[in-house]
Amino acid sequence: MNLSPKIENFVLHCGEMGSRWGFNRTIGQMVALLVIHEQPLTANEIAESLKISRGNVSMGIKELQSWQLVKVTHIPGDRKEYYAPNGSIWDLANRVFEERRKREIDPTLSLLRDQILEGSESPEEEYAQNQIQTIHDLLETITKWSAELQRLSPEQLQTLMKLGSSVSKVIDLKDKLLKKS
Amino acid sequence: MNLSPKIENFVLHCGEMGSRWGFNRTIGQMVALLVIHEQPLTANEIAESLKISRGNVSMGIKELQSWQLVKVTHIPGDRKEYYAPNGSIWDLANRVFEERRKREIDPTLSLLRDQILEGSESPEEEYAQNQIQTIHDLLETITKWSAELQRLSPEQLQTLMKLGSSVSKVIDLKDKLLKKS
DNA sequence: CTAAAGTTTCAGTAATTATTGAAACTTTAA
DNA sequence: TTAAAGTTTCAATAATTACTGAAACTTTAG
Repeated sequence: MNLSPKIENFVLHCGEMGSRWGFNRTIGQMVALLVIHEQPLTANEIAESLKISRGNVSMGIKELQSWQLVKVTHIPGDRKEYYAPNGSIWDLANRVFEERRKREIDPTLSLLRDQILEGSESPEEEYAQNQIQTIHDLLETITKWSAELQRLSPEQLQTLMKLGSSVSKVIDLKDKLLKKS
Repeated sequence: MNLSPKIENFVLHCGEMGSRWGFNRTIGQMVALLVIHEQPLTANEIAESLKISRGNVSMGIKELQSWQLVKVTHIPGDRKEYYAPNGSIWDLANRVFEERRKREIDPTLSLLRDQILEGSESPEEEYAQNQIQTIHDLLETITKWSAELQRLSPEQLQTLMKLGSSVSKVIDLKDKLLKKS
């Protein structure tokens, strides 16, 4: 299994980007490879294509499963496991987004909630307490908004995103709507 | 300069989260410290509070400036530099968001654009080409949407975010609006 | 059963990234 | 000027993270 120059380019690039996307190089390459190939691949094919060890592939698959980005399939009469992306490009992007929210926002939100409950001990901490509240509110808004987006169908999301420069118009519209009702 | 337990907690937490937010521990701690303190701090105070070397602070400040997250101020009659967050919590979050978009999306968008221009060499690459196109379109939509959000005023953004569960209603609304006009 | 095919684990090591601290550089008050 | 105060740089090193490969484990066909 060796890759055409174009596909190799793509895969290597995703490897480099991997760490910025929240995983590591190997895993970035693995997603790219799976996404670009119509047929599911075996762990050995992945190892061979990317020139990495079998053990590394195994760990990568495990990690990708924790992100819900791959699914395992089987071919009748063949006991090997075949791996494929778990859903459309859109689905994958959505899961990465959601998973990152969990890792990057939730823990902080939880700490700040506790700190707010504690209250400020000294008047000197007053400013700090205020800032903490502000950050908390911001993170909570982002969390709610993101949950909202998750609830929309891909089509609705497309619509929303494509709104483009008319977003502000829609906001105005919403204001008017509220006044009427 | 030593920190109250609550503030220390907050600062340490932000340090741990730092790498998930796109920088490293030291820098996470530095932002936290600056945000939580009403008065601007000197590099030495930062080094002392966080128990890190002076050089590390200098590199951190540099990095934070590249993210546009800190500003330098001066106190008359004192030649030291004093550092403070560059804007409100909201402004900072916005800049981090934007900067990350640049680092995590733009390079890939640019590669994919090139690869689409090249076209597919073999019919075997047809599927790959298609996937690349899909990813490209997704990233482009995200980029445009994000530029749109940047253009909104904080107040408009607040409104939009607070729309919450009525987002889908707004989408429906927009559909109706389009049909009428 | 059992042996072959396949998969996972993990200790050891490699690669990467972050940090220190001393030297070099810059600025300014006198 | 110049020396004191302040800042930056960067080579050396520490800390962290990723990867390998051999051994252990699991599954299944015969």
